[in-house]
Amino acid sequence: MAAQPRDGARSRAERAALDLFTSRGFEHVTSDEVADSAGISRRTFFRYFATKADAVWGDFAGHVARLEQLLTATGDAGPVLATVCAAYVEVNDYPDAELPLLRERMQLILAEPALLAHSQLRFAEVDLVVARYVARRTGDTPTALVPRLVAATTRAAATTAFEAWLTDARTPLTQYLHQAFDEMAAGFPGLRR
Amino acid sequence: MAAQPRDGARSRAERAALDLFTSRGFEHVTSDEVADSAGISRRTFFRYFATKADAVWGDFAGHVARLEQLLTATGDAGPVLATVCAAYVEVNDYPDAELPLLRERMQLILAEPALLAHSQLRFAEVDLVVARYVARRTGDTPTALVPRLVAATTRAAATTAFEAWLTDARTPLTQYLHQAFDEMAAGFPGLRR
DNA sequence: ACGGTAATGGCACCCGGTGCCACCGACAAC
DNA sequence: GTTGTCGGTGGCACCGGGTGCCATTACCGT
Repeated sequence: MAAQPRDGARSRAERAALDLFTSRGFEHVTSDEVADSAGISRRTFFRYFATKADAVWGDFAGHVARLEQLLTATGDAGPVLATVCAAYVEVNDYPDAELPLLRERMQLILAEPALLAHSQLRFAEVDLVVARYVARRTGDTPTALVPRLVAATTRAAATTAFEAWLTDARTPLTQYLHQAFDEMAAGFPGLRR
Repeated sequence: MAAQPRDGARSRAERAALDLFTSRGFEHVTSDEVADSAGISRRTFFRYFATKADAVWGDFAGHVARLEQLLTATGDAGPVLATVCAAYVEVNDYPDAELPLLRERMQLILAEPALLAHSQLRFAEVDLVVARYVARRTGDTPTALVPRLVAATTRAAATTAFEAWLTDARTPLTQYLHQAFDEMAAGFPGLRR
């Protein structure tokens, strides 16, 4: 049993990382401990994950790919901003069974300083996808102000929705997302005064 | 001559860091090199700056403090969102003489992955200040959705304005900031289609 | 059984960051 | 001037994340 990432070694490492980071804090757990706990060597751990921080992200690349697919699939129908927001909502509409895992991940990512810093690099991938879509719709370059602006602000709104969901999970995540996007798209109507 | 951060050692270190990082890339410069170049020891470098990344931020804490002062000074006059945006514009209205330095800093921070990641931690200080102000105006807690949302999105817009300014400095920074905030506050009117 | 291929793990190394301590220059008291 | 204190300094050893290199191991097709 070699030639493929052996057994469930990779997922064992992800679980071990999540558990250890959650219980003792990201900084107070060494990569050795995670590796040991997953039954692999430190060297192998760093072949699965580019950095210690990457061990908490699961299949984030797939997540981004799904978002991109959603956006390209909609073609040029409907308003641009609403399409982006809808895609965000849909790609984050997790089945109930996955919610605890999602909570654990996001709690770590948004509450642990080192992971929050690292998140910027992963979220930049999302921004790029969104900016490219907006640019395609508006005829701008992806580096023009509006495409970048839409990418940055919608992502900020989505992240904020996650934060709100983490502090109070009685309301479903998608509802927080809708609320955040609606506020933003309407130009924060409650703050006109 | 000791008892104060000796001579201009700290500012020499900042200059050395900026120069070296810009010319050779953040990751390819060791903290030893920066320290040597500033005529101090590595140990002393890390007493001036908590991390290698902090050496590029200048007096960012003062920057945040000025933003906070601006916000508390305005009292409860004028619409909330507009006040936040105006404060952002004003605090980033640098005299011409400082623009080259600002460019160098922001270019590094936004283009070097390690520095971009680190920036999240510094920008979180800004978000906190803004969220507190909005919360005070709306009667919410600073961790409620709307205060956090305003903080996150305005900061995202400001960062985007900086990016645009970096790619084309023919237009002044404040104008990019206005443009970004206006787009956002109006709910991206150009993207309704 | 055999050779190729790929995952693995050990090792040495680099670098960022820290705790500890010895040193030294400034200054005050006497 | 001597003494003592104080604070910035720098050397040193150490830890932990991350990497290059290489030998080993396990699977696979033939």
